[in-house]
Amino acid sequence: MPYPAEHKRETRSRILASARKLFNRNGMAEVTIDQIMAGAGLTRGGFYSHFSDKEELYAEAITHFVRGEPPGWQSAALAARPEGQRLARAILDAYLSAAHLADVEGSCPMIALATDVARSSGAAKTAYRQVMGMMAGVFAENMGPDALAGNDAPDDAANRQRALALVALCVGGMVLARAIDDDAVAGDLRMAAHRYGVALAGWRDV
Amino acid sequence: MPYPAEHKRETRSRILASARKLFNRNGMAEVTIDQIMAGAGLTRGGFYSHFSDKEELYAEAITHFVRGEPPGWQSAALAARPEGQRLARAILDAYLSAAHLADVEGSCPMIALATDVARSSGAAKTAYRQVMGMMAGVFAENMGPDALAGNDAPDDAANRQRALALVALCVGGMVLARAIDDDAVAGDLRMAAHRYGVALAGWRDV
DNA sequence: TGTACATCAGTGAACGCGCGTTCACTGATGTAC
DNA sequence: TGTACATCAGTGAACGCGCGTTCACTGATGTAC
Repeated sequence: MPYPAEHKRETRSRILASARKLFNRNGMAEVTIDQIMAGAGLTRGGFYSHFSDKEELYAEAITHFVRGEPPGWQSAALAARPEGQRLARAILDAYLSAAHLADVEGSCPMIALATDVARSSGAAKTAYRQVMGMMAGVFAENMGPDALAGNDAPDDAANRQRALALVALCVGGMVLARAIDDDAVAGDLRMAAHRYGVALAGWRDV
Repeated sequence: MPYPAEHKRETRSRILASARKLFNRNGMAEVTIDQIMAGAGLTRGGFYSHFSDKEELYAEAITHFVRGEPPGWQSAALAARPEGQRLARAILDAYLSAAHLADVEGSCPMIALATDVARSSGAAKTAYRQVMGMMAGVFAENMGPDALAGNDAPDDAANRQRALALVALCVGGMVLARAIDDDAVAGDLRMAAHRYGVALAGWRDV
């Protein structure tokens, strides 16, 4: 075996990491294979010994995102390994942080690739649903009292519904903030989403 | 004058309407001038007697959206000409309706073009901010009591913040629902956003 | 009223660039002896 | 240990298609007389 087995895997990872950055910044349709390979320190032709075509890269790139490789916005939040409501609150705080808003390349793909995925199909959509499901799941399992419904002990179905609304608030706040070219308004959006997210989840004292 | 003055204006409008549909469905980067002109019943070359280049069309198309031409998701909601909280509530209902979720081509551009605009600049972003500002404005001026803060008469600043969170919830709910390939989950997202949107705005009795 | 004319919206062939993809080749590596 | 060899990751020139843009032309229209 001329090269160590992991050599190719590592190169493939580098290509995916480069693709992730470029996709987050420019969208999937606007990125060329040349750019991706250059970002990984390679040349055009080598692409096809790792992927059969560009379409396959799309699916792989999204799946790669799901596993959180390489670590993006969430790494700092999870460094202290919080659990329960503290974990959920830490995710919310990190998601709607100024750092995440600014870090386009390392962004959550639900934000940066939302409409690209909406227009695609197959593996990309499946992976997207998984990311959404994971985030909603963590939120749903760690809901606080429901101040809007005036319900201190909501059942699982109600918590799942509230978790979905919370994910929508997080993603919507960030998607809008990224699309607004007025830093003050973008910041207001992000902070409003955060404040009412915390309130909606009943985490004011967490 | 060989053609009536309005003839060219009407053709230009047809091109923009065709562009709107195609942009909403496929994103700005994935649409060709051929497709746009064919959608308007014209051929390639004529494009350049209406726009100097494709870039100019992007800006014009978004501006066209702002004016709500042609009427899209909001037309049914506003047919009865409601005012005050009824107007705001009608917009929320229409925005998070099953019909709006299904009507990709006639969709609000804040949903369909969110990430495209985030990656662009100039006129597109300015127009986007205007749409966002209009929606947030209507919401802010017609807020109900704030159940989360336990405040029956919130001030303008608090209402604006709540309106921004509400817009984020609306856009986020729809963006996510469009990206999810499970109709049940997409519907849950949309309805969760609607339910907690109504609650957040304090419009339960409107 | 009817005919010749000027205008200009729209046509469609042509051009050239960029990008996805292919392929013959290079050269770095581990293995056999 | 050193040399020849096999493998295969990566190279880069080449190909061809599609798309944005240009341009000489067509033909529909309103105007002049």
